[in-house]
Amino acid sequence: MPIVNSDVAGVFEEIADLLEVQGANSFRVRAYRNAAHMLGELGTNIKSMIDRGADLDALPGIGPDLAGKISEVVRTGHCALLDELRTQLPPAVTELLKIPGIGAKRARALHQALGIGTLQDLHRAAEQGRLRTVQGIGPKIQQSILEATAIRLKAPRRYKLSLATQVGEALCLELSRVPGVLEVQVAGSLRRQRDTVGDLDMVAAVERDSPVMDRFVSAADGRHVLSKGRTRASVVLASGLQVDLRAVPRESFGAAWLYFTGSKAHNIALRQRAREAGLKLNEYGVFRGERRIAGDTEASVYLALGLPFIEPELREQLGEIDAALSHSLPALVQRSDLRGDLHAHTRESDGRESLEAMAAAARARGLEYLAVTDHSPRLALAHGLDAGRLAQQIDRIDALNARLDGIVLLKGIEVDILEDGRLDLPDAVLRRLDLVVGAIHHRFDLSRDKQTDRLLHAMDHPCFSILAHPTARLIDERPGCDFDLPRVIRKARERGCFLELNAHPARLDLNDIACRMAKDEGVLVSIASDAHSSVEFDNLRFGIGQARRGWLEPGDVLNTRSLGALRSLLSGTMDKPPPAQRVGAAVNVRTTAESVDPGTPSR
DNA sequence: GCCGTTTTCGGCCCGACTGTTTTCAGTCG
Repeated sequence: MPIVNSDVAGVFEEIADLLEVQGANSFRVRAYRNAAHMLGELGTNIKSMIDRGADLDALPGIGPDLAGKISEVVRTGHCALLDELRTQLPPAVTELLKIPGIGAKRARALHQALGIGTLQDLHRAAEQGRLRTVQGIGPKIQQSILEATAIRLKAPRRYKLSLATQVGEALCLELSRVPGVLEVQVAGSLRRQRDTVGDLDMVAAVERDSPVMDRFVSAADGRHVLSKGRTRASVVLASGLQVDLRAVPRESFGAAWLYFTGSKAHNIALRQRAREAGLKLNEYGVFRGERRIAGDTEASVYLALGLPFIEPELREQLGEIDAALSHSLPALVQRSDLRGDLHAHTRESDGRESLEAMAAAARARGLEYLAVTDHSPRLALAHGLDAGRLAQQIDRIDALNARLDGIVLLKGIEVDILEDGRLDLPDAVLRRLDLVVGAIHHRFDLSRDKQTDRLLHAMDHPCFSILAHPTARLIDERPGCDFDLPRVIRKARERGCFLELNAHPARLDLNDIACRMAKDEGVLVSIASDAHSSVEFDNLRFGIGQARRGWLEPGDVLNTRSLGALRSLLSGTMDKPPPAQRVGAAVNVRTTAESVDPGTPSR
């Protein structure tokens, strides 16, 4: 199995966790975490860099030691340091760190005092009330651990889109080179761009006697081959991700790809439709009696069923077949429709690159504008900007814009929404900005009513433009805040402000369902990278995936607008007239946008 | 463990909140 960046990142994360539990130097721990994060974001495959002799030391945060360890993992699939650490601590102790309220010190204390090394141990000890015997753990922490472990033990493991995408793309490339392989594609929930995937499904069109199955399983550790036949094989990767490959003849590829893409509910509905038309649909094609009448492409299958092609992201049996029948399928937004990015950080707060570097990187990715939205002072960890530093940044951006060619930087801030709904910076400096992106970074645990009031109050601020990562969820780490989403969406419509779809694969927030709610209310969505370094602009693809699952068309997305149209829309939120003409408070933002910019994409 | 430069070693993200204590440690972002 080819080693992908996230495999190496996983090794470094585990090393960092184990070192931290051991009480190692925190900066050493951070070095491993930074490297893992960098590898997770890196757009280039690390193995291919090594293959062509690239200098790994040149990567940010990678010195001679880590470069050696990356090579070791890519070459051998193992890391001696990790193997050694695993003999010193139970490897599953890293699972404990994912439980809210347990950090390195408590994990170590739990292990030392009670011999706890797994989630099961922890859950049992919490049930039996034994955790309270550990210094620093009282009834409340014990109860929250009990609840968190119960949830975690029940839920099957799911994987981030970024990991599954890396694996899927690497495997597609590798398998496409195998003799007799005509085409190979990812299917399943990854192709449908669900926000997480449980396993990775792949489909290959092959000629007879292609060695594709041998090649698929040969690179995997033998212990992790679950099954291997002529047309199907399953393996489990080091990350725990299961990969299934099905091989079919050329003429069945479309039907198989459709079948293994799902969703199950969509497939059932299609088969039912086939039956009603006196046909049979399975993974080999569409049949009338014994005769195959379609199946080489997905479009041929849909056509045989009297339907236009339905995009994979829509195949959830949530109205897409009715929409197809009535010729009202959405023309989904694509990455190329995005003309700018409205959430990015620089070195001024917790980003890793300069204004200039971020601007150049955004331009290189075809963006026409980029909003610089560093953090506000409450996020001390991130070196948040106070009013004075923000004022200086505003001046620097003005000066830089005068020199920049091909891209415009917008002056913004990712301002913390305080617990009472106030914003974390004075109005005077907020008014100087092009946009104000508000976000929650603490007190995620407020009651539904209080959290809702907090957000609604923030959105009432005359400068408020966009609510960033609204639920603040972190996939696999933290559930989203509880608040009344429909009310927040309605408030956005009333105020003429916008909601973000944060494209970071750990966030994907708003999710698909919420995007569709926003669309139904006529609230535009900002698909934003939240980039902390230039490579993270590439995460926009994951945001596009969620937007498409939410049926969003270019006209539903704020940052498909031209700069002029965007400024007009934002001016409605910034309590000041736009540069050219005053546009009234944008109650129906879509109408307003289109009236300002006839060139707005509106497929 | 990396980085930057001082080319050898010191500095590296810090403040708020919570629950546990009873003056503070651990966790979180």
